[in-house]
Amino acid sequence: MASTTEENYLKALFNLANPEGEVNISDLAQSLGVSMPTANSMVKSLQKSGWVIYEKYKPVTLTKQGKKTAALVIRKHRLTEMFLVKKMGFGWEEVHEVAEQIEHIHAPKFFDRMDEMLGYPTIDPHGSPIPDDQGRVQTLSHVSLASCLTGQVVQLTALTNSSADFLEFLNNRELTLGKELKILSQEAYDHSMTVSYAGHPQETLSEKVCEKLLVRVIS
Amino acid sequence: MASTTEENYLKALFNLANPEGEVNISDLAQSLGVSMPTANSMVKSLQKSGWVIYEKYKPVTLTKQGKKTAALVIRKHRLTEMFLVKKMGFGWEEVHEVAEQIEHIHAPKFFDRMDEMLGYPTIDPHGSPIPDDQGRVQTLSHVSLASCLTGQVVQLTALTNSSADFLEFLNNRELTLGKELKILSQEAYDHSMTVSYAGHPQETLSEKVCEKLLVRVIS
DNA sequence: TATAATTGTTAGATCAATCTAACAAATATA
DNA sequence: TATATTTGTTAGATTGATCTAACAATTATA
Repeated sequence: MASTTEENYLKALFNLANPEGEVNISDLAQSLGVSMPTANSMVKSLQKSGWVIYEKYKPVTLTKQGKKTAALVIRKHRLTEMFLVKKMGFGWEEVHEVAEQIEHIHAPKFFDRMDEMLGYPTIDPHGSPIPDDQGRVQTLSHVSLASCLTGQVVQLTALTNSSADFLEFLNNRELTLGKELKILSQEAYDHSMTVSYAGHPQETLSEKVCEKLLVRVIS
Repeated sequence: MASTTEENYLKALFNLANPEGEVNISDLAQSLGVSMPTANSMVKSLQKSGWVIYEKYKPVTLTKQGKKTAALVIRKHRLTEMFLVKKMGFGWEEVHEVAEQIEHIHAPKFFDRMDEMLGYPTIDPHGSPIPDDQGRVQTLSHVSLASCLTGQVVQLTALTNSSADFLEFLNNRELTLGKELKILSQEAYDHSMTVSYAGHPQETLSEKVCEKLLVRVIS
């Protein structure tokens, strides 16, 4: 069974993987806030345990088993976030730190009960998919708001970033998941967008923000 | 801030303390499932951090700060047990292992919300007192069933042992907290007791069991 | 009280997870 | 292509938590 530290490495590898499933040691180290030698030696030990495939000077890839284990940790994280929001009255900006801890609890029944009480949700409070109990992850197709065009109507479906600061920013503008936004205009100079939605006839969003908002195009 | 390991040592010291607040190294080691040298060196390090008072060849005592920290971990444990039973449908025999893990989560709001949702309970599912948020513990006065006399009517209020096996034993006899028992007879030879209660006109309980059942004498 | 049993301590090793310093390989750039 | 930059590796140290073996102090018992 993976230690908490190992689980965190697997999770990071899962999240950082490029389309080929590869992760650089330096990105891994940075993402976990450890030095490169630390990441390097941990990767070697993960390899010995069969969680990753690794060769000197090559990027790291998760094995099938590593991917599944990572997905199951992410499942616990996202179920916990949903539980905190839906059943315990937390704001979506408050749940990450707690979920980072609870995701390492070993107690299947605890998470099964959460799942049941939540009605088997498929996405978390930030629109990210919740892997199923076999570690399978559905791929949701959404595009970033930044890539949409003036005149389009879109529905906010997920976020690429769930930092408390960003979520506070969205709270202040009542930008919650499910909201329908109409794109009024785009500024060619800085790529900012002006949108309207229920209760907000005009809000201007910077490029940085638009890139982090994932939407489904309605029309 | 105490590590998970340190918190477990503080908790053990709190629970093992005799009326003078003293604990032997060997009892501590046994209770935590570690060797005596391990407990010994950890006690030295807890002393350096101000959690305990300790002198060579003398028993260990918690400092005021150590006692408070221990009580607050126990608070998290017992609130969690109550939450699992009352809000998540766990049986009282299933909650200990999960609570042993969740008690080490650092997230005040998580436990505050549990407390609120539970209506600020003062005892856990096994009748043990839940320390308040300052680490103060109420002393409940109950006596063991073993010390009661034939003819008395008593109410089951707590247990001195909450092992899953014992709780299963009680489940099988519908012996839940709050139940009123009438002591029908006691066997002089083996100190077993025969009692009656709602739906159970006659149940014989061994001395071992009677000692672990804490009751309030009604008449 | 002398001896045996229990309890506690010291010394030294191990393992996981981390670090810094120094160096080597791969990649980018002039 | 030669050189500089980035990325990755090795070596060696550190810290927390654990162990066993050996020994010492305390307590119980014959």
